Amino acid sequence: MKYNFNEIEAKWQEYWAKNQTFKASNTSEEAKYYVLDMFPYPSGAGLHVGHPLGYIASDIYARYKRHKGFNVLHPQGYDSFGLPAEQYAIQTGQHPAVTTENNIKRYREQLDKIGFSFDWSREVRTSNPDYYKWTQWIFIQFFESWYDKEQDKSLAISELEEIFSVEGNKRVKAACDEDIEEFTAEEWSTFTSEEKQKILLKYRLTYLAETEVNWCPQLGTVLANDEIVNGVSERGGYPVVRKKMTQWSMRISAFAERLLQDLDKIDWTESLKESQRNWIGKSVGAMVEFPILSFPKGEEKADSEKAPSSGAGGIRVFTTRPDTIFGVTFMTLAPEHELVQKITTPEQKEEVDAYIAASAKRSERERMADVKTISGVFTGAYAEHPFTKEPVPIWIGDYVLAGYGTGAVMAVPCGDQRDYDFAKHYDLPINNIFENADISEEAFSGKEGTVIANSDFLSGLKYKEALQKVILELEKTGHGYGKTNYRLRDAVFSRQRYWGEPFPVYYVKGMPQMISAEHLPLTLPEVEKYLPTETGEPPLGNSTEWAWDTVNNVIVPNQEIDEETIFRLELNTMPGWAGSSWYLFRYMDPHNEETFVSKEAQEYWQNVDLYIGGSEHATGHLLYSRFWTKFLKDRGYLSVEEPFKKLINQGMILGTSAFSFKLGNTIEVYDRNSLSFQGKTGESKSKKELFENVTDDLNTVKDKYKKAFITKIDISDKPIFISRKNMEESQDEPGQCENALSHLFDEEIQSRIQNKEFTIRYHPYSVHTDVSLINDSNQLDIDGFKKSRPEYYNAMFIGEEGNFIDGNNDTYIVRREVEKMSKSKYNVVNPDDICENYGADTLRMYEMFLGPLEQAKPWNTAGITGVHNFLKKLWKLYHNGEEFQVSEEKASADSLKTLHKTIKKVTEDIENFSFNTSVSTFMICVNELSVQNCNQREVLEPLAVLIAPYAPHIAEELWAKLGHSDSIVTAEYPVYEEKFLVESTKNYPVSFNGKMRFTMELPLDLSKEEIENTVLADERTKDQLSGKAPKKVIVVPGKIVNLVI
RNA sequence: GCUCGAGUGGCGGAAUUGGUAGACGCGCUGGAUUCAAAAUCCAGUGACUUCGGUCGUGUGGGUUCGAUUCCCACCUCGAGUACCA
Repeated sequence: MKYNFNEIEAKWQEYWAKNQTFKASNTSEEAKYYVLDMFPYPSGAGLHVGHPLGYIASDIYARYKRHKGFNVLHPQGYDSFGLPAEQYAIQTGQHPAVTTENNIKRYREQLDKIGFSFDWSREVRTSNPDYYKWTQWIFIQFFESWYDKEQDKSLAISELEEIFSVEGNKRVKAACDEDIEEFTAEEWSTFTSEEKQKILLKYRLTYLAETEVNWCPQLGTVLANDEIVNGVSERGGYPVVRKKMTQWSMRISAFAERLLQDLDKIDWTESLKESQRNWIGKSVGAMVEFPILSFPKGEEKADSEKAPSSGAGGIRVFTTRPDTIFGVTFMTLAPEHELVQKITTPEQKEEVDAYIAASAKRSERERMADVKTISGVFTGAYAEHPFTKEPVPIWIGDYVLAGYGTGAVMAVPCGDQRDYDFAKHYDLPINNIFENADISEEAFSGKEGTVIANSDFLSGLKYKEALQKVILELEKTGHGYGKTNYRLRDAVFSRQRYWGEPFPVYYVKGMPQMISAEHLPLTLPEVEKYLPTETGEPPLGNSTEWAWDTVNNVIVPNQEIDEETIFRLELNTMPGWAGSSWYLFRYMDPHNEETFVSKEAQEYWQNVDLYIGGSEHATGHLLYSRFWTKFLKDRGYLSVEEPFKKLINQGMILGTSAFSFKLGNTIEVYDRNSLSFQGKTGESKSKKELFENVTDDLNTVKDKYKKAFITKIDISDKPIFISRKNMEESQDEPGQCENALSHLFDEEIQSRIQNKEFTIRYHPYSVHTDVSLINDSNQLDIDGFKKSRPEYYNAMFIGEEGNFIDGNNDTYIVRREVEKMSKSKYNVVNPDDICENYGADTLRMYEMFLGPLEQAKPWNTAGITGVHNFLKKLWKLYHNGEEFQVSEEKASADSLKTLHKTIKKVTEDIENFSFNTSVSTFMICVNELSVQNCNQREVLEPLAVLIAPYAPHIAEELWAKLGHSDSIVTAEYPVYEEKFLVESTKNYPVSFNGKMRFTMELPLDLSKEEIENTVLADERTKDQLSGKAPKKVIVVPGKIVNLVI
């Protein structure tokens, strides 16, 4: 009977859906296990073979845990708010909800075809009002909270009001805005409610503040730091500029230390923890204040001419090296620093203003790209050194960032390379304060063991001692104090977009008010256009019904706004990471209308035991999610401190893009290996030879491939990139196809493409090149092939690397590039095609077989036949020709040994997430059982269970044929028994000077001496020794024998 | 620049409390079967070789009876991060 995978898979997928096989219960006596995938954003492009990799791994683990008797929660859902659907809406006018719905449908179809054991009854969608109701609710909780640094915990804002009314704010140690003035309880009681609200806002864990944000004009929105890559937006690659705007922010910085410390408690990869550590960026040092001198000593001028001195009393700097304070020879402020205007002397004003204007014009990106150019201006002002009381000149320079620390540095050129370069460039003094350090060429940055010199009371002290002493001294004299600084900034939480969660906020006299929780969700209004309004308001400003009636608690038309009972609602929406920060908890209790997750459900499921997803979320989702979990724990809504106990990053599956070049000159060589046609003989050359022979041309082509492509491509004869089907306009990024290719063409061709004179098409790599390229006279016949199989002809050029000569003696060179799979690169392989041609079980096992889960690896459809053949072989074990047949007799010792060896290895592999090696183990097992002609139930039944997590469809089918009426999912996992593997002999490798020469089969119960004697008595040993006595004989029983000559 | 990770056949990759390097699969070669192909099955497949062997896990050293595995130095590639004071 044939292995009819299409039929089997459809049958069991239907069975699982109908019987709700994977529905998890919240009340169970069994131990729980929570396996979660990062839920996908449902893009218009659908899934490619790279997406399911992590899902397959987690699915195998979930199914394995079920066999092991765990109550497994393995849900799936959609992160369905986001930019692409909105961009598409802007371009086409289609409502994002509609496209999102369609995309989800398509995703679901694709996912179902792969046979995942998701509990779909728990599906969540972040864009669903039933879901974002709770996202809004959590936002309100943030608003109603403040952070007490003494308890290191978030508390209710009402407790803070309580404290204020009793003792004012003097003793409150809160994570809050820095510009808060002290007040007493009496003063608090005299404040108007408005003034109180204003003050409280500075303490809330989500707050409204004018902050400098990353503004992306093309996307029309602000972006968080982790949404910017290399100074451009992660999505779309548009420039980002700094801009001051009033925005909602989340006070994540309050949690910096906990987020850092708790990394030690979770089982994540070291590299991921490391990137979070870098992102949090803790540095320990001191805050030092340098008083401002209006003018240097001895240059006193009349009062009227004095530069205004700063009200703040001085320049505050943060430094990690306060021990080098005697090496300070100047100070540098960021051009944006607020003191700059106040301290600049009239003589320097013009120059300073010009510099500020110039650096403001430079985009973030330019500033980053241009690290080497040293620039700065003297302000004319001086500060006073806190210890020497010497005047220190104050400069401004754009190597100092406004956003880090205080936006000012004390420059120690002898110890910091940037200060050193700056000092050299502007001819500022460099004082050496290190013993035995050469600073003639560069700064000295040593720490441990360094001895400080020329530094008054610090001289002669080592780095660590000096550090302690100087901080003590600073605190004593009131010039500074020890301080820990974090790079982690508060997260901007507003987006000027339509397709996101609306804030449950309305404004009364400019002060934000929360809509009370019982009136949630505040649903997204309809708008005519998804673009910003003409006055520059976010898209929600286009809605004519976006006002809040505080009497009836309903949304009402804007014209009813009276600022008495009816107020304007917030126009911003929440960022993409809002919904994804807490979704793991919603799966535990997805239909609860009373709360975001019930206490019972959360306490049963706790948190995620195993989380699988991409490492690109290292500093975004994974950090925010930890932040929200800690917050909700503080406020008593959760019992766990961390969302994800163990995390695995699956590596990316890379696609292959190819470039073809047609050259005018002829290269008389082709590589038949690279064309996977078979049968006829042809000239065969190794890749190495091939590359050697065409070195010159290749180098030319590689260096100038764009040019070669442009000059040689014959566009009238159809473009090189051709497909079986027309390029579908990508829903995410229309026009993407042309854009992606445009750099390959010259202007004339580009314009012709734009005029639609040519259609550019693409082809996925997954075509089977099963047609011969060789004609009857044993010649490479590209023209003939092209005519008979145009679709394969082009696929060949896209998919295969090599050199080709056609009938006109024109040579084509095809080179591949391995890169991220993406629709815009035309290198996408669709899992549906694989399921159609080979089956889901083959796809699942092949993806696992490709290599270690965490490693990036290129996709190559060619290798899939190996796995497919393995499944056919497995099927054959249970069949005798056409008939299903298993024997009830006892299995042979060999077969039992094979089985138990497999149980042992596969179980170990699953526990270690080494899925690639377990697939080989299955192959070895089936190969051995085939040779043994094993068809006993005693072996084949446990084998079916063993493989069920990997290839669930075939396992179910075989399980049913074995006579079971219930699903294999309920079957117990086979138990490994040592007794079947006990060996009596060992095939010892016998080495001479560490080199293995031959092997000897010896009983395992021999003593060391017996082994040694037997080996020495052997003829082959005597040959090796050629009469001499060995200097030494090493015998490791059960392992090896080594003789030293 | 800094941090982390990795370098093994034609390819994807196995093997590390130090103990037979290259499991398993792809590709390739030869054979069986076939009118022919596909599919399937069998055998072979690291390099060199005077068929005795010799060399071989990025490079150069070291420790050891024995090193892909441990130590030192270097090279290359990948990922993250970047004027962080």
